[in-house]
Amino acid sequence: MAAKRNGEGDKREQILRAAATVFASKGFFGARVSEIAAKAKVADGTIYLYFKSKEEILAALFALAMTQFLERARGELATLEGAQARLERLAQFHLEQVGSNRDLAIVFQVELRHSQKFMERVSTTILADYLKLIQQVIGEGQAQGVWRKELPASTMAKCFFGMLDEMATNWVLSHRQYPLGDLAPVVSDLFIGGLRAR
Amino acid sequence: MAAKRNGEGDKREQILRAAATVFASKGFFGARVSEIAAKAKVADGTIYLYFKSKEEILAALFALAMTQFLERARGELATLEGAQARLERLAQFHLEQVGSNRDLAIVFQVELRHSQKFMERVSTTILADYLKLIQQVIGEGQAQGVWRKELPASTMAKCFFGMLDEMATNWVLSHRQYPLGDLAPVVSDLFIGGLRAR
Amino acid sequence: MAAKRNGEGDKREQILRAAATVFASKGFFGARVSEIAAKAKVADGTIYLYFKSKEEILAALFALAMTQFLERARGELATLEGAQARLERLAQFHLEQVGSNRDLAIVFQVELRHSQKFMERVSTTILADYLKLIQQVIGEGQAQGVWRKELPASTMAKCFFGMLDEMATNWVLSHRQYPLGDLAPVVSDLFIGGLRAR
Amino acid sequence: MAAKRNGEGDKREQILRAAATVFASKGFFGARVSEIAAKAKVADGTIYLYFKSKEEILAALFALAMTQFLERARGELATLEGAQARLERLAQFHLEQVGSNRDLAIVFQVELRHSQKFMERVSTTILADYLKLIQQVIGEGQAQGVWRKELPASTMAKCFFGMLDEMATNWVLSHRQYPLGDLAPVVSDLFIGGLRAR
DNA sequence: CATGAATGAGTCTTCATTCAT
DNA sequence: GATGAATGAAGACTCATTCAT
Repeated sequence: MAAKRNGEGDKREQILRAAATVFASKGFFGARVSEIAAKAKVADGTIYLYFKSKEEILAALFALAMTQFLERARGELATLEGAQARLERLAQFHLEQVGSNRDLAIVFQVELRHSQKFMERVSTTILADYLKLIQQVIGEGQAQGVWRKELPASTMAKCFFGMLDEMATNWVLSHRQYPLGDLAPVVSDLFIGGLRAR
Repeated sequence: MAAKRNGEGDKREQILRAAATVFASKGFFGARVSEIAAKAKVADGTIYLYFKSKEEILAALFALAMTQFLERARGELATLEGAQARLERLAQFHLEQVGSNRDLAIVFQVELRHSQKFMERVSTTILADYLKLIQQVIGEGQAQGVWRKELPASTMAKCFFGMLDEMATNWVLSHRQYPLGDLAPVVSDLFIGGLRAR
Repeated sequence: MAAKRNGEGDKREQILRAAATVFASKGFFGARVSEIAAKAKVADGTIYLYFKSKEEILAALFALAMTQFLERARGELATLEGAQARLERLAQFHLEQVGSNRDLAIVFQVELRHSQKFMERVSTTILADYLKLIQQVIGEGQAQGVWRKELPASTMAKCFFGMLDEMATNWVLSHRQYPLGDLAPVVSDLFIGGLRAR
Repeated sequence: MAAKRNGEGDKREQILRAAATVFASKGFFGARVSEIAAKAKVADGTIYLYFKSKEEILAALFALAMTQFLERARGELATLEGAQARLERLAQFHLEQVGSNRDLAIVFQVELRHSQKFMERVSTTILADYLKLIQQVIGEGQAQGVWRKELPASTMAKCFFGMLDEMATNWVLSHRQYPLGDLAPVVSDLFIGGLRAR
């Protein structure tokens, strides 16, 4: 009577998980919907009960992962005092997260950027929230008087993100398998302290 | 006098120019070879006399632009003294170049990243040279004792590139049309001086 | 007292009514079973408790409407004397019926004819009965000596039907909304009296 | 040198011929584009160099056949004197034409009517020209005073067409293979002389 | 009886690439 | 070298139908 509850409950999630793997290994355009379906153990048509199109799967994947990421990032910051500690934690968290799931990382660092249309969509939604979060932390430090106020916080936030993003992309494209999180202190240090010796 | 050979002879260039436009507006996967051919005013088949495949066109486009970019970047640096001046010039030049041809910028910031395979190819070739150039400049400053030595120059080079690249991507995706080059001093200043007030 | 059983019990009819509308507006191939189900306010699967297939719905629709039509046509004729009066009444009734339900008319004049297989099925069943009815009336007139006997009654019956059918099809396809029944006297007059002036 | 001129010159026609056969035997919706291609001995893709879509093939088939039909019908009438002779010839020609190519006949009598949208397209184009031609002949007879003027020529033209069309449809659906043209005199006689004995 | 989530077979169409001229 | 007509492989998506509940 309580039968058939084995793998369902979330076909949608099964599909997303499968999609992450397939997108990562084949790329968005190289990925076949039927392959995603097979890997998710559902019929091809079932995909379309949960997603309007192949593109929507990618979008949903992004939205889901990014939402979780942001949520957890906020959680991480909640327990910390001080702008510097928080920025350092952000770098650590960002790189650890990306480094914790290579498939998803590939999707995020490479596949998600496959078209201007898609990138715009990405930039203007949750990514924008993430940038705002960084900017907030920077703003905090500025307010506390420990960080420079001459430069616009929004541009600096983008710079910080750019550094992390480049580390992530390099890691994804590199064949050596170093722990991505290890770079976090370097990035924080450089970003906060600057290049100049003193 | 090697007269009037322009227009012909340069079919290869015509094709590349056309490709830049089409890739920029439609994306790599959205671009049709026949559209590139039409815009270049050659027959579809002619494309294949100059390029092995559609993907090769993109690769060639990248190689050409990147080679020119590197060459000119080196030229820019040649006349300058001092690591800081050179790094600042690099930032300026990078952003000005990207900002000077929106089509090419779209191709570089978005389309070129459409697949892991392609990005790897990109990273390990000319992009690597560019990073080396940055790294060199940083190394110089380190040798001169004006810049910190605790952090690895290669990672810092990537961070610098990451900042510039993020500025460029933001500009491409933004609909406001600010002059991208204006951000160069901000980036240099932040990168060199760091976030910390002193 | 066999009370209130309307609304339920008549799922079959609900479905047929819904099907008439959907077939009429989308065509047989354009119609979606799920749309018929939605319009009939039953689940998709329920359709298959009443009909074996989508095609069977169309067949049933035809059978039902045609049976009612024939029955009523026979009723109309029952009260009349004289072949001419009966033939005139037939024309009037045919066109009025078609003209009274545009959805059903579209189904009959257009959708029902979507395939040879289906048309054969239609022709050899109830439509054949209708032609026989016409033929009977013509045979009557021939027996009474008022109508020509040189021409075969069956062919003439088809000609009569062809005229009416063409009027009906024209009306369905026309966007002007004239009362179709008004054409009945013209058709009867022409069919009986012929084109020739006398 | 004069090679490869074997079957080409008209791939378009090859395709149309193949389409007529396939549409006739499978119906429009049952017909597979790849089957048409195979029968026309061209690649699937080649179809789309000549026609925008499967539907366009049907439309083209209709347009071609109907244009030829009309042209020849006009030719037939050109040599004749007298409205009656011309009307009789029209009936003869119509039925002979339909009867001369069963595949095309099936397409015309059945498949072409598969959707309201398509039928409207058919009715308002060349079919309208054909009706006008019939109407003209009838108008002639009216002007000559040999035919009744009380009834509108346009309605009578439709009636005439309706008779012929019904004969054609019956023939297509019938499995007996009588010569369709033999019915022409019956139809003409009935249409002109009417049902009434005199 | 009724449901509606799941199925998966089935096909039109696109487009990079080739090759006879 | 140049052409562009022809190729044909390949795949996203739809939807009639089923069946476990």
